[in-house]
Parts: sequence; C-alpha cells; structure tokens
Amino acid sequence: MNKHIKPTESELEILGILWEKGASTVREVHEILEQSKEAGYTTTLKLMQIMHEKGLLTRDASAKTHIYEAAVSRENTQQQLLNKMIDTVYKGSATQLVMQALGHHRSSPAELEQIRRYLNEMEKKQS
Amino acid sequence: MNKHIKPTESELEILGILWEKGASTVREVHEILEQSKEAGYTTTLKLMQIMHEKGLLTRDASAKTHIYEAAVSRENTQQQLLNKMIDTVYKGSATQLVMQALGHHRSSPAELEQIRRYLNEMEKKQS
DNA sequence: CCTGTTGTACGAATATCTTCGTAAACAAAT
DNA sequence: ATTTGTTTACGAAGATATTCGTACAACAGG
Repeated sequence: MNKHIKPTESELEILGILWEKGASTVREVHEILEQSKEAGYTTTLKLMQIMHEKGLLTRDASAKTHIYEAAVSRENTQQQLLNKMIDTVYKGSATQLVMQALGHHRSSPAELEQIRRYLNEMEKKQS
Repeated sequence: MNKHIKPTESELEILGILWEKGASTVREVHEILEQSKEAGYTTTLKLMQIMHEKGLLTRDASAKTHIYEAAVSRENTQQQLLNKMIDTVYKGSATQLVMQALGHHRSSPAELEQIRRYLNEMEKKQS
C-alpha cells in the first residue's frame, strides 16, 4: 500500500514542522518556517494548499482557520528517501551509507552504545 | 573549498553512471540510462551538456565524439546529500538514520562486523 | 562525390516548483 | 455600520528542470 511519495525540498520543510508540532494552522507553520527561511505568508499558504491537493496533508476546514496535518508518516517518508539515496548514490550499499554517517557526524557514547545494541539484535535474528 | 553541489534527480542518475564507468561518451551513458528509464538520446545529450555548463562534468572535446567525466567526487556528493537528509528528515540525528538503514537493508554478517569494528574505532578516538 | 550514420548544437515546448499580488470572506473592534 | 486585521482563494509571473525536434558537421563506405 505504500504510495509513491516525492515531496519537494520546500514541502519537506513543511512536513518536518508538522511532524514535530502535529496539526497546525498555516500561520503557525509559517512562523516557524520564517526563522530559517525568507518567505511570504501566502507562499506558505499556497504550498500547503498544493500539498493538500497532492494528498501530502489532510485539512480540517470546518472552522474559518483551517487546520493542516501531515498525511504521510515520517517513517514512511524517511524510508522512501533513504532507499532512493542508497540506490542512486551508494551503489545500493547501506553499509557504506552507515559508515559515512557515523564518520562525519559526531555521536555521543550513549548513541554509539545504542547502535551497538542494535547490531547485536540484528545478528541474533540472522541465524 | 567545498562547492555547493545540488544535482537534480536526473543529473544524479548520470553522475552515478559516470562514477561507475569512469569517462564515457554520451551514447554509453545513454545506453545504460535507457535500461532503467525511458528517454531519447538528445535528452541525455542535453542533460550532460547542461551538467558540463554547471561544472558537474568535465569534457574532452578534442575528438568528434566528446568524452565526459564526473567533475565532482562521489564522496563529496554523498556527504552533501547525507547532511541535508539528516538535517531535514531525521531532525539532525545521524543515529536514527543509521538505525533505520540497518533495519531495512539486510546486511551480511561480514558487513555487520565491519560496522562493529568501525564503532570501536570511533569510541577509541572519543577519549 | 554521394549517401547514410553518428554526433553535437540550438532552440523551443512542456512540465513542475516557487513566489507573491490581489480579491473576497469573515470576524472583531470601534 | 464602517473599519481593521486575519484568513483563504485564485491566478499569474518567474525560475528551473525535462524533453525532444531540427539542423548542421564529420566521417565512413561505396
């Protein structure tokens, strides 16, 4: 049942905000967006309307001020983008991606430990 | 001196082919591209010409048939895309990306071992 | 030399994304 | 009731990406 999700860069930013905040109005999203980006209010509005048309967002239009919510899950979207990336840029090798990610992004000892435990789990299941 | 590389989806496909094959003609690239995608020859040509203008490819035009080569390294490009992805889709957590990559892409025991060794290295350096 | 093949160059049509101006609907305040 | 502010709707302009038709140059075989 997995849909072919392909959000653009701008759409991804909006999705990120909605995943964090949950259901929100255009203004709420716009105010967060403004902190990292220059954009007019109607631009954000239009984007979110289009995302709604595409099925990326749901909206509750019962009140005057509409409430939008992400219609695609963060996990699903992450997976889609990850797969494509591994495929086109890492020759299909997830291992390479993992090592590069570990190499360039400082992880805390606790995180490293978390990953180690995860690796152990993986190996148990492999039998 | 890292340039701001931002290849489009189509450009990425072509880069992937050139990284694998090394320097190639348009026809060679096109023939590989055709296996996974519907496209005319002149479309591929135009794309590669534009990529050359953008500085994504170098070309040797001394012979009638031009030879193109990737002008950006796979590693550099991977890093750029990885950074952006961790940032926008994984809330900045490389750890989460790593675990999702491990979870959904079966890795061989040898690969898991490789990652484990890499983790050990990381922890030593952290002292 | 003519002809068919292969290649590049150019330009244009199409699609998609991004941005925002303007208008209309609505509510709250004066 | 008029004004003011907030919101959605609409449409269009600008930017970028994608696709390909057509023309022209180089070359190979006859």
